[in-house]
Amino acid sequence: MARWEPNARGRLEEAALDLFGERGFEQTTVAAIAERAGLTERTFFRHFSDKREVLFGSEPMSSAIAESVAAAPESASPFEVTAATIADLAEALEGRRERALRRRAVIAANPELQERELVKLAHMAAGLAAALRERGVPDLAAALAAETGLAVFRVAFEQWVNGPDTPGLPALIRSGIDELRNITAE
Amino acid sequence: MARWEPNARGRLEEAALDLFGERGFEQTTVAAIAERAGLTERTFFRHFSDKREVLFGSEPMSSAIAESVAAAPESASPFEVTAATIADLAEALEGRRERALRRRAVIAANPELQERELVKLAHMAAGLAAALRERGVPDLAAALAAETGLAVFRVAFEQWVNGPDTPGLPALIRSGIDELRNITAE
DNA sequence: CACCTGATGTCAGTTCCTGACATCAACGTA
DNA sequence: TACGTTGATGTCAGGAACTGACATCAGGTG
Repeated sequence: MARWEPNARGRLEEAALDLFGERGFEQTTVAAIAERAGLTERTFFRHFSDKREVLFGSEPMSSAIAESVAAAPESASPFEVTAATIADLAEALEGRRERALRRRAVIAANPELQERELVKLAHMAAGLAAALRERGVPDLAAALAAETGLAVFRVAFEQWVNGPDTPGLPALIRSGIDELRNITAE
Repeated sequence: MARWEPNARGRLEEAALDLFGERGFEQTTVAAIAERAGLTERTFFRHFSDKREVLFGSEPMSSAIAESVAAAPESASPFEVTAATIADLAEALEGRRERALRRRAVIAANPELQERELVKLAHMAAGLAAALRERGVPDLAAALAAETGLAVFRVAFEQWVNGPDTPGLPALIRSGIDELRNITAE
């Protein structure tokens, strides 16, 4: 018989999302999260480096980015690879719209959490740029393609969560890419 | 005779930048900053909402952005306006390269500070997008132009501080814009 | 069976940050 | 001049985030 209930980390994430939704982020103490998960505050900080991280800890985005970039055809231009990659990310999110919205609501209600989300997006951009360089794309082009690609992703994601009935996220990404091409061509 | 030494806020900023440079951000307590400035910890938090903000508190960027956008000719496209605006920002920074580098070094050494910097850049993007909408640019185009414009700014700024002898920031911005046009056209 | 490992608990302490209240020079006004 | 107001600062108490040091003890390993 196991000494402890299994999946402590998952229980902490669950408890945190629930409590943040009920009382808000600031009004929820780490002690309260740990208690609901049947653990102690000290154990919370062994699983997450800080209180915010419990909302961001399990994002497998990085590996997905590397795979998408590697899967793009040899002939694709850097920007085409970028467009295809963020379209793939969108595809992955499309399925879990409900959970994404719930998490989004918590984050939207608190500036500290928005701060952390920006960091995660910046890491995604850095990972994308690195994957592009891996393909032989020069530094400047890789950095610009990655940053602008993530910019399109951010804007499309905003439309997706805000609009009452938007087309799917992948479709929003595609129109964002098109619109960006129009804008920069002027 | 004044009751207190003047410019408490400025003294706090000065003391903080010095101490962060000497010992690092984490090893510097707010109490130590306040003491060097001849004030108390409580007074520090009356001037800055948190410890990080002392490095970001006096950025007059927002108003500069609005002015630049307003100054652009009626005929300019959204992306042209954006390009001109970030070029103006670059112009303003070009003069204070030394201080920008010092501040940059402190920020580069600490993830918490990088987090805050991303927030400031996001606010700049939001302000730029709002100024563009003010001109009648549609929502999506305004958001995309602003986000991609700031992306160019970030990338150029990185080159500027990293490269030992780069051309000026404005020149880097211009080549970034050109490169972006090339990339998206492919 | 003895030993080690690793996830958790316990406890004390530091630092960030906030609320409530006190102080007192400068200033305006009668 | 006297007197009340204002506003920047100080003082104090306390909550919550986070960390380091050490204890515990089921389960695997030799």
